[in-house]
Amino acid sequence: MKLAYLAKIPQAQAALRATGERVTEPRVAVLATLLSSDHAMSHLDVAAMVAKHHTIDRVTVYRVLDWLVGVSIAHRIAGDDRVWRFMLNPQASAQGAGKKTAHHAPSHAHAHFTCNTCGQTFCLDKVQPKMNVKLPTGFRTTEVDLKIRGLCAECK
Amino acid sequence: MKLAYLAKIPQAQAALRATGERVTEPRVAVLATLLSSDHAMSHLDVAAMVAKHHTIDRVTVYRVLDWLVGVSIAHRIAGDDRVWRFMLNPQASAQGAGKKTAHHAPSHAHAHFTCNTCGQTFCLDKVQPKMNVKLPTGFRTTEVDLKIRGLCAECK
DNA sequence: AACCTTTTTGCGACTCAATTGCATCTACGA
DNA sequence: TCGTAGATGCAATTGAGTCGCAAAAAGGTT
Repeated sequence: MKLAYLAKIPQAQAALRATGERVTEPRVAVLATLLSSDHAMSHLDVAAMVAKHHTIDRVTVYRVLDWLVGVSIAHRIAGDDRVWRFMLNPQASAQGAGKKTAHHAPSHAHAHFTCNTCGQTFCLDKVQPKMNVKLPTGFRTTEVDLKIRGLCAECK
Repeated sequence: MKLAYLAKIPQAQAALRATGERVTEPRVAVLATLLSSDHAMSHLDVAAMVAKHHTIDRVTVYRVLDWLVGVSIAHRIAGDDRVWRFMLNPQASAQGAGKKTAHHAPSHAHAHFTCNTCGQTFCLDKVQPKMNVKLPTGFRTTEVDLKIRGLCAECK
């Protein structure tokens, strides 16, 4: 699954072109890396993967990841180890995602699963939080994040 | 509400004694601080508050906070700014919480609200996530965290 | 195809929360 | 009161992430 990296490059280029922003080598490399992964990746994961095919500065990887979040191609997940992990947005691989507007549609909601043993984080597109939240009066919701911890299928 | 610190000291001492572990000045001070707050506090928040009445090393505050989490008196919340915030567990103030066993009762669930403007994080004891989660087969849940972002009553 | 302007990139230095190692001190049971 | 497991203080370290700035593209224009 990891070795699909090269095959994802054209798809990455197309998605980047669709944003109307500049298509650069670091952006293609980072996006292709995310496209080739089925779980959320830390900056370090991405940088290590990218380093197999390119020579790209750490800082650039940070900046590209942030940029991908900014143009709604990816989103970031706060881990329990104080490390951000990144994952593509559901439709990002298919269509070219939206423009830089981003910043969440009304009540953008996500669910993630993190395995306590192997530490991998997966995105649960299926699960719609949809909880019966009764916030104190005066509170308004803009975003909901559901994080589930436990054991994944492989570690169980 | 902040000034209730001194009044919380006896309660803090009692809760600590109930754990069977050592009752030390730093532990009392940190716990009394958490008892006097209605929202989650970062290490820095706690250290600053504690410093008004004691001279306690930063590292000790870190260690006491971790310890409080370990004995199930408090829990930690990962913030979007890579800073841990700490808050008492629901019943911790009343009874003496459990022994060091901890590590979550079956499917321990929490909900937190973080204000995008003032940055304060509150614990929503009322909200029970209770979502219709359909995990992929083989996955097992041990813990659920719901994080809601938005505007609190004061910032709206 | 060479040119120009705007963005990106690379590099070094830096920030800052959190951790570690170790010597010293102390809570509390004997 | 004493002895010791456990807690604390201090200094140094880690490591993710950020900043400033000069050099290097990207992509539109001529």
